[in-house]
Amino acid sequence: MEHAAAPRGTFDILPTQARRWQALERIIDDVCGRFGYGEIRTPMFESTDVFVRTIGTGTDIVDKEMYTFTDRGGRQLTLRPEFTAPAVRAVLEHNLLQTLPLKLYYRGPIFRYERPQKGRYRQSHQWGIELFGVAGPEADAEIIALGMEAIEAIGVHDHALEINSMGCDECRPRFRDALVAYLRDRAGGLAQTSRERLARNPLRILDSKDEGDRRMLADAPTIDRFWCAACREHLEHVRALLAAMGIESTLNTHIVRGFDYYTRTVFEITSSALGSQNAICGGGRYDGLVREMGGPPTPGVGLAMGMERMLMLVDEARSAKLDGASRVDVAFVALDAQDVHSLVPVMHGVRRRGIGADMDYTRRKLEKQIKAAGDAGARLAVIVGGDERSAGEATIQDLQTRQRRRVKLADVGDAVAADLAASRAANGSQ
RNA sequence: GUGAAUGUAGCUCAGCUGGUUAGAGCGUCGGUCUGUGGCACCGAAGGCCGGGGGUUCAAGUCCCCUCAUUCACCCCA
Repeated sequence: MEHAAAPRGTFDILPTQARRWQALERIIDDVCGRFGYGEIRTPMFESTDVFVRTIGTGTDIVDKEMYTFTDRGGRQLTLRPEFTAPAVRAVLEHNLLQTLPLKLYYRGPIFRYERPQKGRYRQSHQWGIELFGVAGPEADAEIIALGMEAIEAIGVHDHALEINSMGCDECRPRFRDALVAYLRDRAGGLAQTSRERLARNPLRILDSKDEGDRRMLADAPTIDRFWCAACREHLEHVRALLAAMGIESTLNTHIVRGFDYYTRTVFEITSSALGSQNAICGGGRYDGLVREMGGPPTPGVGLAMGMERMLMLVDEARSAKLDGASRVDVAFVALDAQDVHSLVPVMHGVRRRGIGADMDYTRRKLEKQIKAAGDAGARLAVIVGGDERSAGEATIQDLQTRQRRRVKLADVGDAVAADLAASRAANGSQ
């Protein structure tokens, strides 16, 4: 293997796969548009500070997963490991909070230095949404409903929504104290990493997968017993709105999420079809984040979804929803240099009409070109060779019915347009 | 960062306890068939057997290192 390979944890998206990505991107654009969200595009890197301050030290992302570098001007920069902090930065920089509510969506690559495995990469792709300025539960419910709609839209039904509340500044500290007190007495039985978290970030112990930890957590205090009345009512209201939209949710008091900025609602959408990395979507409410980043106190809710994992689910579901049709409808077949010369302008005219057209410039035998055209999914072949050459005509062959007809070279554009329209009408009415 | 498995043709994989010129299927290209495809038959191209080092008369095969992939831990999209 003499030539270079893509860096670890990254991959190339080749044309056949790229069509699936394009289809997914269209669905995302469509769903977000229908819900009234406008796209925002931010740089792929930011000042390191943007992430450290918001995501929080003590989280895995900040402590060991960031791609951080110093540029030639001595600036500390980081390839974005998530979208929410950059989105808030941009919102503040451009004063978008003047007009609330503000609804944004985004999609693109993110970067995390992790050991790759199924559904986990160093460069992966996410899309997500943020809703600023709505403190009420309607916002949480809409965010979740949009996420579920996107998953349904790609033809996946095997998924589950789990939801929890992290409480607020009033009730969360009380829970944390109770949890720490409970675990401190039993620290000896905790897994190594959990023991370290006890001091730095105790809530993260809740989603430990260590069996001993889980047994211990089964009897530990749970946050639902500490929620203040307002937090409890908020969560119940969110779930009621979801239920009214036909969306089932399961309470899971162990969901804590990987970022420090969440308040109240947190949720994950998982699928058993994904293997060990079973989360397809995660999100929640972050009412303190905007102010922490130097803006006016502004409530916010959002979610992010992994695009690779969405595509994996589509594969599992064997859905045809993302398999687009061929772009090339007409194959031009020229048998010698003179024929190429007379057909190139004709093909150009067809392409400018908005019809997909291509020509095999290798000048292979007629039968090879016809076969390749059929394999590529073309509906029509336009052929010029010896017979047609002298007559100034072309043969148009329907590659499905094999019917042929001769037309003047000047009429080829109108003829293929008409044939394609007729063919579409016939297929559409079946 | 930890553990395990796997790296042979474009793809999927054979290659037994080390033994001549490394194989198959699919795909590609060509021919049978000077101008009409999907079938059939015939043929060809394409491999420093992931990379490096070692053991041996001899390494795709055994050992070490390294890189990559996959799965799991961790964590999450």
